[in-house]
Amino acid sequence: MAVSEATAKRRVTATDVAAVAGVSRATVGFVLNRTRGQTISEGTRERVLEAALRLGYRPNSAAQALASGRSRIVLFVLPDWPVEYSFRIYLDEASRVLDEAGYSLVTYTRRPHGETRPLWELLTPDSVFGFTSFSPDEIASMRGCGIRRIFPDPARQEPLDLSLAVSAGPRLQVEHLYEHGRRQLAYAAFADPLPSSLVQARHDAARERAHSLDLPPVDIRYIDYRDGSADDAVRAWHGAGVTGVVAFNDDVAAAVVSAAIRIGIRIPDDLAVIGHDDSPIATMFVPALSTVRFDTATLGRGFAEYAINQTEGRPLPDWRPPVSAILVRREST
Amino acid sequence: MAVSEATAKRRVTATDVAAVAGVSRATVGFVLNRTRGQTISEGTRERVLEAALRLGYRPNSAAQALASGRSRIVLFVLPDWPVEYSFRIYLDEASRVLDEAGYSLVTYTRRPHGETRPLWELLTPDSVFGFTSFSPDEIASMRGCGIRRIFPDPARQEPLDLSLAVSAGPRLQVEHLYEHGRRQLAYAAFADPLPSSLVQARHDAARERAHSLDLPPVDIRYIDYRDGSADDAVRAWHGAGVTGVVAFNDDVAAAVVSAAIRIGIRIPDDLAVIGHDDSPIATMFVPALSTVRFDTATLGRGFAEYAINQTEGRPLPDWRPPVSAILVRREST
DNA sequence: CCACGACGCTAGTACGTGCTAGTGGCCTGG
DNA sequence: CCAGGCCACTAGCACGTACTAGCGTCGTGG
Repeated sequence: MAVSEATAKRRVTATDVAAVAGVSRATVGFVLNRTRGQTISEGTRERVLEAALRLGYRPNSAAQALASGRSRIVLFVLPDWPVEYSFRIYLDEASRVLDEAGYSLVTYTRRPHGETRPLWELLTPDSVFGFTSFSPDEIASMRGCGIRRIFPDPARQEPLDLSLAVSAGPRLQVEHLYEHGRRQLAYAAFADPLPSSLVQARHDAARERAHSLDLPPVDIRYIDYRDGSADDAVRAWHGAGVTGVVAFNDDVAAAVVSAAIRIGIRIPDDLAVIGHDDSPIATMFVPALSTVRFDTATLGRGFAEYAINQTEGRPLPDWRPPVSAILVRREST
Repeated sequence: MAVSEATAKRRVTATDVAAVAGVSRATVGFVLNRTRGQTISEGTRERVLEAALRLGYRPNSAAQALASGRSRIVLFVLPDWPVEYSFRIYLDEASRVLDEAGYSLVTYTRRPHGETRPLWELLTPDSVFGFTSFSPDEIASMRGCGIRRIFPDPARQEPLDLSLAVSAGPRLQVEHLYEHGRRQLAYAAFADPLPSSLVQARHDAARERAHSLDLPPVDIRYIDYRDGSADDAVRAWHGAGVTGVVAFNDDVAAAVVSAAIRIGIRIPDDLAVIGHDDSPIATMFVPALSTVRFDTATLGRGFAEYAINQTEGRPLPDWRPPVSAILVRREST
């Protein structure tokens, strides 16, 4: 019921609280921050808390950040390709867990040729996490801002953050098509947002799994749902004897299935297509899309725990994301 | 080519730059901030800039915010329902324009029962924009943080920010179905993310347009693509003689069309369905979905300009968002 | 020759909080 | 009765930048 003293135009500071409570400013800080190793009598504590509540005191976060050197902000730099359905759940859950630990997760989409300083210079986050690795310039910029905790660690060679499972999905996709007797497979991705390292990583995983199953190479084709490239791709696959398509995500799968239907290629008899993520569209599509689902909420929680430990300087040595890919069988395979 | 002096562990401050350039700290500030009304000789200016560049100086944003009282951050509070495809384009464009004006747009999804302080307390943004109106508690919290510029203005009665066109889409949807001879219309929305005020606003707009065309009332039904509620809705509509469905967005339209196909109701002969947003799924779906498109990029730019003017304290008196809804005719109508 | 203004720069304070060093008072053990 | 320690609290510095007041110098007009 913070009854703010809206009469005063100046914002309420700890000094105001101290004056009202009849103590020094330091005491106010001790009480409100529950400073360990500092004993405060019950009476004083209550007077301070009461005064703070009555005045509607909110600490100035800029001053806190300046004085303490910590901002309690965790920055997550997103890739510039669109965030998928499942990734949003991932982020939501990660944000929730970080919130419980007293951190705020701020997401940031890189702006290649921005005028302003990148967001990490503006927020001075305690740590920065990236879905993909950072460029040397970006690393230098972060270091210059005093940001020490950067992940993926620029010192190591980790092109993609492990906190999102990459290979489990594609492996399962390939295995599923294999079990349905499909031997000639192809990989499909969108061309529009420039193919990212995630596309490459998933394709690599699919290719490797196919190789280990003694299947012929799984080539990748980039399609655009707006022009006729999906039609071209489906025709080319059909001509080359491809009977199974591994799609980067459900949207790509939908574009492939859609093109096949219009051309007259039967799904799944002539061509089996499997998506990735189990987004809403997979259920709604006609035919419904077989896909691979992740427990993204769990993954997000895993990332958050990882992030908290890293941010607080006690990294878990052998941390692995809790991976669990589940096959969702529907009509497209 | 900021060659940072990585040898020093301490972060580079303006004092370091001043020492290297052989001037006072104040002069460094004048040069780097291009302070108006302060003349600096060309030689000094160059020495300072050179020193700053060589040391890799990055101003401490927390200290800047503390000293200046401004953070150059614009916070956009998003509703807790998922951000749609078109809205992402809107945000991207808004972010770009704000960036050019030297502001960073940070988006924030409200966390109803969060442990940490809301993001506006952590960032002390120069202004906060909300898609929906704020609760009195939130307003109090923002005011307590010294945030003066809050939109929608709590003083006025604007439930929904005008910067995103609300009524033009639904009106066009209804008109389109009307032109195709559909007289008994229904409105469809998802039940899952709790129906928001945006759902209500669009439904209201559709209902009003139908009323002005002398059509019977347009009732709303909430469906879930995961259970059988879409089937139930389609059956109920069919029984009630509904021949046209106005969908909240393309996803909802897809769910309706999907249910209709599975039941055996012909699209568009028995039931015409029109979506909203022209998201990728509308093209890919079979049948392709008729929909309504917005020039969301222009709207985003409009919002950004509005936000910049408001933030810098020169509000445009009669500002209106640049609305332009376009009908996209496809197979579902 | 001097008053005066403009130029170019510096010293120093304010911003609000975290936190260390220190300071009385009280209690206890010898 | 006193030394010593703990309790409860305060004074004051540090954080790094923005910005005002002021100061010396130089040129110029009277």
